[in-house]
Amino acid sequence: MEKKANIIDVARYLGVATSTVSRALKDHPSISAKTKKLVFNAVRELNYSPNKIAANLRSGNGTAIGVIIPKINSNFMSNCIFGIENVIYPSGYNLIICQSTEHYEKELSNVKTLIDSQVSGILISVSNETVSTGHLAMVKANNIPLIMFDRITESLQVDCIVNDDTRGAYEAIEHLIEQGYSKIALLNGPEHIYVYKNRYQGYKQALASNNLDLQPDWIIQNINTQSNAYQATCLLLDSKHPPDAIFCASDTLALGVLEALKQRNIQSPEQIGVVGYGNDIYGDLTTPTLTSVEQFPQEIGASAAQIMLQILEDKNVKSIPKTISIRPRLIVRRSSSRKVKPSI
Amino acid sequence: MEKKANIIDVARYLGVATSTVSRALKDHPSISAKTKKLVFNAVRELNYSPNKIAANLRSGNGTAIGVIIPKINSNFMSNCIFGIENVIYPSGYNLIICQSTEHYEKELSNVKTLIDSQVSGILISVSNETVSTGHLAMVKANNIPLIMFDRITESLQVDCIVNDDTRGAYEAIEHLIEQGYSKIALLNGPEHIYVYKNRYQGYKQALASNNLDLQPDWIIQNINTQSNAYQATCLLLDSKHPPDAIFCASDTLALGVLEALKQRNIQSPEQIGVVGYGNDIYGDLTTPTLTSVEQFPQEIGASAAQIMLQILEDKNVKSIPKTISIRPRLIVRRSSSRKVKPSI
DNA sequence: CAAATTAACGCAAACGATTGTTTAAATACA
DNA sequence: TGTATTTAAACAATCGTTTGCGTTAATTTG
Repeated sequence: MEKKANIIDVARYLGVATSTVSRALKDHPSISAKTKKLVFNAVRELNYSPNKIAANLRSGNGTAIGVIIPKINSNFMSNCIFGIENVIYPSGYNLIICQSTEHYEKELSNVKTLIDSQVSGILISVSNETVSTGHLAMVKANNIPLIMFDRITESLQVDCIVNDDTRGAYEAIEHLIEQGYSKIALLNGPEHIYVYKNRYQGYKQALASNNLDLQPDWIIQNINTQSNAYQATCLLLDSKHPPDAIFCASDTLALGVLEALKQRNIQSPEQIGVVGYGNDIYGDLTTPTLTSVEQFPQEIGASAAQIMLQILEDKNVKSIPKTISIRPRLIVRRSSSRKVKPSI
Repeated sequence: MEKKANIIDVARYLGVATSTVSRALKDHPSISAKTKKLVFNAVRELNYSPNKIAANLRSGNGTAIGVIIPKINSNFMSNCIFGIENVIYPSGYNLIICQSTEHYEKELSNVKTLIDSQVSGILISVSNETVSTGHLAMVKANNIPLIMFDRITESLQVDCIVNDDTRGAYEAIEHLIEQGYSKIALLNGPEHIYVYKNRYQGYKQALASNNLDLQPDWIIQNINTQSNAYQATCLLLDSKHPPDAIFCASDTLALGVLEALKQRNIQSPEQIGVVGYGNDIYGDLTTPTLTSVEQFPQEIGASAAQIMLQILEDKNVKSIPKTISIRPRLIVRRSSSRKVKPSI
């Protein structure tokens, strides 16, 4: 196994200086066309390709973009990464991916690693545990562009890509009302989490806009598993004034609802309407198929990546941080379609 | 924004040589305990952390491990990555992830990028298009350890982690036979793909072991979408001798089968047994819930990563390439349970 | 007690590129 | 023809570490 050729080898091969080779390869104006051609031939001849590490060290321009996410193995996140990769790849950067596994300590460690690895920028979706933002400030202090997507912290002035959760919830509720439901319950996740807070807002706003009273008994917070949702649904159904529809702040919760309904032989959508959020599970596999709010994770990832590339292009330009809100779309399926029966 | 401290800063701060700092930080024996303590204090004081890029350039030891996969946004692959990350992270390496998007050209480009980025090793699951292996030979030629997982090419002598697809299919068929089905059809993917070839083998072997004749009419190859599976199922059902069970080489195909059965009001498992492969979709959401072969993607990723770390630890040891086969497990659900009705 | 060993650290050359500054050759202009 | 200007390429410093080797002082050995 021979050693890989370096820039010195090709310079020697041609009898020129390394600087000439370097400049020829990046189409520098002060190298003649003739020399460039020679260089390119020699490069092919010797099978040379530049060592990114060395280039990075000297130039200071990193060759990688870091991504920190809680866990990669969810439909939503893996699709975000998919979107990110599609945008980043053509630019020549490569992606370094870290998982915080929802732990602040690991997220902190991830940040340090990425800084030490001289990444050009960092895209992050913060862990549930993350409240302090010192580690993110550290990123900015190192002059590394930072962009947050999906899970953001509001206390930091950076570019953000988020879902318009308020709107998504709002439209889900409006849809239920249109379908003739009026006693609409909410199964929400932990309210301190950004997305659930917003979905709660949308729920409230939609009720208000439609002159429906907000029934505290129908609002159940802090549900985060399917079985909790199952239990909560049972409580709702057993209450004195049971709702006629249940809006779930995640699809997982909706599964718990469907489970409870099935067990009690309560028909959906006829007796109870159900809407999930995230379109995260295979919503058309359930019986009834599950209406849910689609979040476009690929677009979210792609937008985040695009903004990053833009920032990296004109590094000096200091624009004010903006927040881009991706508009979700309600996917109506059977579980909420009381008026017009869809063909499925 | 002040500049990040480098090793020279901390050396100067202490009035020692950079070599002393460097050696102290890696616990080199020829540095006294007292000096080490001083160095560590200074490091904390100046908030120093070593520049991985520079270290890499000098030592030749890369700090990253590359992963190339077709697409990240599938249940299977994202779980593989999850497993890989969990193992790699504690070792201090970081993960560079590339997608081939099932294109050979991009896979080639990914390989080049990773080599230029001086990765310490590469884990790959090849694209469907990949037949030539010149790019992988290039990896070996650069003395970079290579490990293939899930999607492998058989012509190359490298460590592999694969599913025992033959066994998975075998057990699925045996299960169907146990349940009293005897006319078992196969809906298979493109036979030239490694996994489908093996699943076909398992199917044949299981029939043979149980003295069942192989009926060519019941073997339908080259099905790769749900709708194709739907059509194929219709043909099977309309034939003179329809099967009483259908084994699908992927869950997607199984969905097409269930769709066809539902439309014709044919009961599963009573009239037709159905088994999928991969446990890739939410198999307990369908009606009936879908029996499928679970593949343990996290374990596959983790195994691949572990072997890589092992190789990187004792680089000189040249062991012969081994293939590790992960044993899949049949998850029995309703769609194939004719004898004993499960509680679901 | 001189010689040999050891412990602890400094010196300076790499690693492979990039880039500001010079230099030499070629062209332009008067 | 001689000087100014442009063009093309060489020179050499530099990025932040690591590491082979040399040096010094302290310790051990015969």
